[in-house]
Amino acid sequence: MTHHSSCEHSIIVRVTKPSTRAERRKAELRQDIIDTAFVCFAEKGYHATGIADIASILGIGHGTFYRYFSNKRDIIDHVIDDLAGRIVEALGTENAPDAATSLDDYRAQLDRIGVALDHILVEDRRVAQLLLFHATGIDDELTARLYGLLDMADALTAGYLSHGVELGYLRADLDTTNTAKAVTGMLIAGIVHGMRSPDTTAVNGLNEAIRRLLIDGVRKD
Amino acid sequence: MTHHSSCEHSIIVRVTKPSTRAERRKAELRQDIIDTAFVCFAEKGYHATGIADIASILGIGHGTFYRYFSNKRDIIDHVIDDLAGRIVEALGTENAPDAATSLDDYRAQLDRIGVALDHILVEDRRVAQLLLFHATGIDDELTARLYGLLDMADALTAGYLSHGVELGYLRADLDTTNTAKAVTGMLIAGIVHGMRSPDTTAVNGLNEAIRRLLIDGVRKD
Amino acid sequence: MTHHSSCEHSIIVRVTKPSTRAERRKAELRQDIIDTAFVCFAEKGYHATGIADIASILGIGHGTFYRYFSNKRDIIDHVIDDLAGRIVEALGTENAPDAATSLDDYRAQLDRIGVALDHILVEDRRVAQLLLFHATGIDDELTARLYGLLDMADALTAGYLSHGVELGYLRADLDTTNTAKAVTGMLIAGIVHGMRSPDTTAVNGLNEAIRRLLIDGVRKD
Amino acid sequence: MTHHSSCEHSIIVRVTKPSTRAERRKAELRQDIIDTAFVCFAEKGYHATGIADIASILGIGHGTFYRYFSNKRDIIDHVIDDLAGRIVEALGTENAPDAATSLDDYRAQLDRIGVALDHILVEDRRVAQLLLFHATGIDDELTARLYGLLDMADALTAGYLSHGVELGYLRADLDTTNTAKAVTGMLIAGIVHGMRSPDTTAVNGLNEAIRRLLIDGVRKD
DNA sequence: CATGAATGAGGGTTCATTCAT
DNA sequence: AATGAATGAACCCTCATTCAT
Repeated sequence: MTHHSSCEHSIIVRVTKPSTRAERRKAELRQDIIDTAFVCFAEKGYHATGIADIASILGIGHGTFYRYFSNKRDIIDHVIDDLAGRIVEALGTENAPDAATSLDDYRAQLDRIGVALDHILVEDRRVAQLLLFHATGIDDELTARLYGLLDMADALTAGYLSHGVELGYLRADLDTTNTAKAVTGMLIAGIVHGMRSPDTTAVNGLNEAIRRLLIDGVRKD
Repeated sequence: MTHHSSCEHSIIVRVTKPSTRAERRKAELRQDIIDTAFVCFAEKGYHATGIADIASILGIGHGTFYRYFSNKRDIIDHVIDDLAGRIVEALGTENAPDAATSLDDYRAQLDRIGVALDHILVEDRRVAQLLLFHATGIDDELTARLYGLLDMADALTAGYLSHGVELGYLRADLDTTNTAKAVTGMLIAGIVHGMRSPDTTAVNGLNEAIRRLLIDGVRKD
Repeated sequence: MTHHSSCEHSIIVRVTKPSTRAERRKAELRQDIIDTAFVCFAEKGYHATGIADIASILGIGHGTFYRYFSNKRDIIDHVIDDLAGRIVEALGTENAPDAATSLDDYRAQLDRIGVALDHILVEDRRVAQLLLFHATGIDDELTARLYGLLDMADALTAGYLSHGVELGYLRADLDTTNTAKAVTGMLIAGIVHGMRSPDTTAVNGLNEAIRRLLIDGVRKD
Repeated sequence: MTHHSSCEHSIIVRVTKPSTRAERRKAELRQDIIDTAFVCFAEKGYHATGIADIASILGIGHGTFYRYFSNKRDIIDHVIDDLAGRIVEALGTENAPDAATSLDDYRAQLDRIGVALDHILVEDRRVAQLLLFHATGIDDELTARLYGLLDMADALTAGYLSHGVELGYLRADLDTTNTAKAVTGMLIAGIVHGMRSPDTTAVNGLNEAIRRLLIDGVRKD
């Protein structure tokens, strides 16, 4: 992904920006390493992936790896950062928590967010696989980083909820912070089940149940 | 085997535990190994834990480990099994999904379950730490086992919901299966946050939010 | 196995031969261990055979082994000794090197020896397998013992040859000692080929070739 | 052995060996490992030799070993192959089975072969020690390989015999195949005795006895 | 700058041997 | 006397990391 296809309108550029070119190549390889590491970590797990695996997939010497990253431990940080960036970017446009002005708008927004999450987390199962299965428990520091991502998601959700409360289409006594945590939990449950069975109807059923539960609860009337 | 069998007021005892002393000691050590492995895996992670670590904590030679378990891989299975047993047992008494006959009963039951889960999962943070962080991604087979635990939780929750629908205090059109998955997700979110900050009031706030969301949703009226 | 369940027609026997009986049992088990060790060593090799293997085949605790033999190294000595005894015994009756009084007698004697060797070495391939494959290279001391067996065979053969020279049906200038070594080499070659392919006609062909070569050489006339 | 011998008169050499210096060094180390493993296996035996032993003799880290050979099991294959190559090479020049045209030529040829075998097998006792003592019984596959070497020797000898029969200086009714096996047995006996006592006159006596037995047999006239 | 050869700490596992029961 | 639980030395092998080329 994101190979940026190394644009070779070479000659002219080379004259004007000689060093930049090398730098660009470095940055490209750096990104390639991150991408490949992501794939390996997600598919085989952090511990089962060797530096040599990553290097040989890229066709580079494994010593080269250490020119771009100082550690095996180092790169997973960058993989996670990269991932976080991608997720934020994917949510980007419609993440404005003040976009919805009615309960119906809200429902629609939830749908859009669901679709966006599906896109990065379920469609490419590897993202969730890495975040939920293989990045856990490596390190206290990395765990803290994952918690940070969770907090981000919680905060985002809380923003939506607060907005709904302000606009009056959500309960006034809503504990937005804690409810947001609960909602995030449901979303992650959806992602996990989506990972297991990529069956669309099953996923849709769960998504619908989540939306319904979120808005109406389970109570009878 | 069955040495001496040291005739003790035989009949009654023999029914419950016909084991000799040696056998009992073996079983005890076996359980001690499981317990210690649980602690190590939960605190340091599966990969960071060596057989020698477990053995030296117990004060036994590391060769002894292999008299009780055939593998490093072998023992985590038993640790997980042991854990699953403990969880089931802890839920045991109040897990009857037909105990509640009204919405208020239901609320009370939710509280009790929450308390029980808290007891094993939050109070001893290591249980959740192992299940959610360190047991993931070791192995496809183990992952399947974890999914099995999740399914169990989902099924249990679905049972409660179905019962509520039957008795009429829950929505008749409730998609119990999928809703159960969402609910389990919320519960796990609660566990995760409980792990992070063992602050009782924070935990209680989240628990309350979950209950409220579950029953009433977020909608205004 | 062989627990004999301690048959207690005790009193009488115990009075007359109290120690002898126990001693006999000990000797029996001792021999059983040797026999089983022989089978294991021959079939799996010395290094691949564990003390526990031998013990479990016999149905005894592997600690018991050490009451009869001080070492793993110790027992192979006894296995080899036992084997040497069996071989000597098998050759026993017709091994008188002065039995033959003519070249025809000699031929017949060679046949008989061949049959006897076949019986212990080829028919039970394990004997040769142990001696030629699995007992070699364990130890300098054991190697010396094997060389001793070889010397014995050489000496035996040399005896036959000397007798033939004395009686005048073998060349007067025969270097009996060295020729005996060569002959033993041929015999062992026969045993090795017999081990590989237990095909009778093939073995007979080789045996015939050996006899012919021995007596007439390869020269034309 | 064969160290350095570094780049001489490049151009011509480059044709035969286009290898870079690094490649040559790799090949050299590889061969050094084989040679050292040969020495260790021959002197201490396969099981008593640790990878660390080989590595420390060479002054390399034991991890380096695994860059050149995948297994402990792997290297003995290469040691044996190397040995087989050396033996074939040593026999190479005079192994033409059609070189002899008379019985006297044949005798001379036998002498030359004996000398060649002596050179590699007796002079360096370790070759025979490895092949006959330490390489046996490691593995069914390796045993098969050793049998292959034996077959090779048998076939070679059979070639000589057939040639002699064709030229008419050996018995027309000679069973060349089986006789060859017997002859190989004698040769190996000679090697074994040469290993034990490197006394030249003793070895010569045995060699002479073998030649005499081979050609004339033991019969009186 | 890229490479990959070299390294050795570290870990899992086996098994001969001992000894309390 | 028999047992088998316990032991730990020993060994094979992996792989992250370094550094000379």
